[in-house]
Amino acid sequence: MLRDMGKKYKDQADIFDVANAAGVSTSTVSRTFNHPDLVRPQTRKRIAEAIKTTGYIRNRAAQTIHGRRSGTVGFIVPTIEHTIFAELVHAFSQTLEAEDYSIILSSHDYDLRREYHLLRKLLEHRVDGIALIGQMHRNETNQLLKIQKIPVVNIWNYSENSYFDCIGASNFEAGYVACKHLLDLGHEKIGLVFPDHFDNDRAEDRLNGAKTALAEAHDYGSEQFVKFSSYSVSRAKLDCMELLSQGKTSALLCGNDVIGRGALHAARELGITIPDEQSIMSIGDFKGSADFVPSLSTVRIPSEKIGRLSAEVLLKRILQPECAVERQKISLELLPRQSTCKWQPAY
Amino acid sequence: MLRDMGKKYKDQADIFDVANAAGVSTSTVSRTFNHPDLVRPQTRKRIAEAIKTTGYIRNRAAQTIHGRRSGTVGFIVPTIEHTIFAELVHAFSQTLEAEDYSIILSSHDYDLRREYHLLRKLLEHRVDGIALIGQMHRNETNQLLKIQKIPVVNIWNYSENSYFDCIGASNFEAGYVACKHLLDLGHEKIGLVFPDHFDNDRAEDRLNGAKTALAEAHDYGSEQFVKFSSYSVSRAKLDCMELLSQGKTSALLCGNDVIGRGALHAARELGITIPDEQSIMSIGDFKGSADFVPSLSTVRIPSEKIGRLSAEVLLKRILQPECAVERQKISLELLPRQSTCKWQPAY
DNA sequence: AATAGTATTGCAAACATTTTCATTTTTGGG
DNA sequence: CCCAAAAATGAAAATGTTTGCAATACTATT
Repeated sequence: MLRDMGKKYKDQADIFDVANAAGVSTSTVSRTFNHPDLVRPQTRKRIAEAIKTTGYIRNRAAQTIHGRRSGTVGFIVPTIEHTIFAELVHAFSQTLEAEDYSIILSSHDYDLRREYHLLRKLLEHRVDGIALIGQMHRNETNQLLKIQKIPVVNIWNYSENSYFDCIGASNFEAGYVACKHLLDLGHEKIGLVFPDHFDNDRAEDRLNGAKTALAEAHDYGSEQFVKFSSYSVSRAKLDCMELLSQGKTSALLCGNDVIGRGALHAARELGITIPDEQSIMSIGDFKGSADFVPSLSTVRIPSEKIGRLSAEVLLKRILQPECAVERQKISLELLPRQSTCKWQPAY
Repeated sequence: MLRDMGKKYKDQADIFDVANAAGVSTSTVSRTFNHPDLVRPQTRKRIAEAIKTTGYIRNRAAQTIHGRRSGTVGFIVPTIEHTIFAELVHAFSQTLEAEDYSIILSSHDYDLRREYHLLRKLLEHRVDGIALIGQMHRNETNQLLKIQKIPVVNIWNYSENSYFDCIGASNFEAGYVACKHLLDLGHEKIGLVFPDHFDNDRAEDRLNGAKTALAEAHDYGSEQFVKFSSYSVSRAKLDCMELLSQGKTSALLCGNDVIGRGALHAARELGITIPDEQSIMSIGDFKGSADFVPSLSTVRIPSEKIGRLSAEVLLKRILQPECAVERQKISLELLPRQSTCKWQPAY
């Protein structure tokens, strides 16, 4: 049935225009997009031409309104400004873009109240799924997610009893392993330089892991010096210079690679030789940390892998909302490099 | 008018439910969202309560379908994996999120055909505006943007005759200034290490700027050694090591700070003293470059400022589509730091 | 050539809002 | 307390798709 011709001038072609041009009904046009196998190849081709000549661009909003998938996924991160999440977001996006999803990315700058508001905005857009960083969220956030019954994947921090799907490493373990590495090398006086963010369970877990390792070794006289810093090479460098120049430590354990880099710069600035005079240990293994001279010893948390897997898990849940909760604990890798070595006390 | 009660069970509250609960019509509820000044404060309050009790989340898709703003903005970047655009994206997002927009972020990995497809997908979502990096796009991309008459801002590369709004620096100038700095210091044999991406007018302009500076100095016997590298510290380090160990140059000019960092590591690895034996000059001034020891001399391109201004300009065009094309040339800043110094030939 | 079965297509009713226009309510001045 | 003007609200049409169901067009048997 041809459409009513009396309507006012339109600037944008719609599905009727395409149907007209191809001599079919709108249903058939719609089906070429959503169930191409139900349309005769010949017809499909005619429609494809009609789309070209009319310059039609389908309207996802009209599709979304129907309760069908919107083709978008929301991803809320603390920040994209820093390397740490950039790699993760990249891998996540690539995987989902390959499946024709678009990513709505928002960042809350480590403010969990903002996280809640961002979530609401994503829900207004009727995203097909949500990805969140970490297991720590406001109550209202978790409530909202549960009530909405929307597919959710919890990224970065593994938890064996998470309510939602969850892909990540144990940050506690990361802290533990990193610290253990220093202890095994014979270090006893260790400076802990960690981010001071509240609203950040990853850093907290790492610090607890490190402290646990230290506590276990306490009998052997290990000592800790905690210094809080921030997620910025400059600040970390200053804070590490302060700590290093006190001369109480033989090794620094840094909460992440950004701080680790700051520590390397700090030592260099002070003329302290790494690793002979001080060892520097870190957590993360961001791109480039291996290329420093000396290269940065660290515990690798494979962000690309986590990003890719998270996307795959979220995708699966979007397609099968009722399948069992999926949790994957991504394994860590201790990477001893040039910035750490055995501690030989100066007699 | 109360809604028909015979309808089937609904899981999600809609605007009717809110209207019912507040004892008003849907029109009034809709207006509280879109034109709050047209609704009596008292009524508004009642509706706000109804929204809370019903747990209503408005459906932007239904709003979008009406041709009103979708509340989303599309941002297409080459990549988010690297620092360079992370800072930019951050500033851009923050500015627009403050105005209640959501950002759909896509990356094409320096493939302009993919850029075109991503653009189409963004248009399917009826984004209110589009941000693109660089002035170099496929013909079909530019055509589509013009036909759609959608607000567009062209970020990062300034051009005085751009068709769309444009906020950025002159990358030609950046290359020129950086190279001139080395020439002014007396360097004559300069290694140029630049990314080898095609589909990247920023790097190309920078290289041309550098070459122009060199050509102007040609009478004084300046010589250039071009080496193409990639946007990765590791690769850049290897490439720089190769170039440096040939011993033909007294200075390296790096196409961006990532390559500059690779160069610093390379020199350290080879035991080459910076800046005494070789100067390293770069372009970009990413976060952290100042903290290296020696700190990296570079030409600052203020990415946060560019991100913020781009967002503001795009916002303005969304609200006033017909206003005059806005172009802003963001000024550069030469930052001589520790990695460059006067060249004294060894007699 | 008739039949049953399958593959394609069309009709029309959703979907959840926004907005124009008309109607009702409120306000302020006399 | 009345009236005109202004403010607030409602009814209903419109927005661009998708999809269940029904109708039609093919195909391969007999």
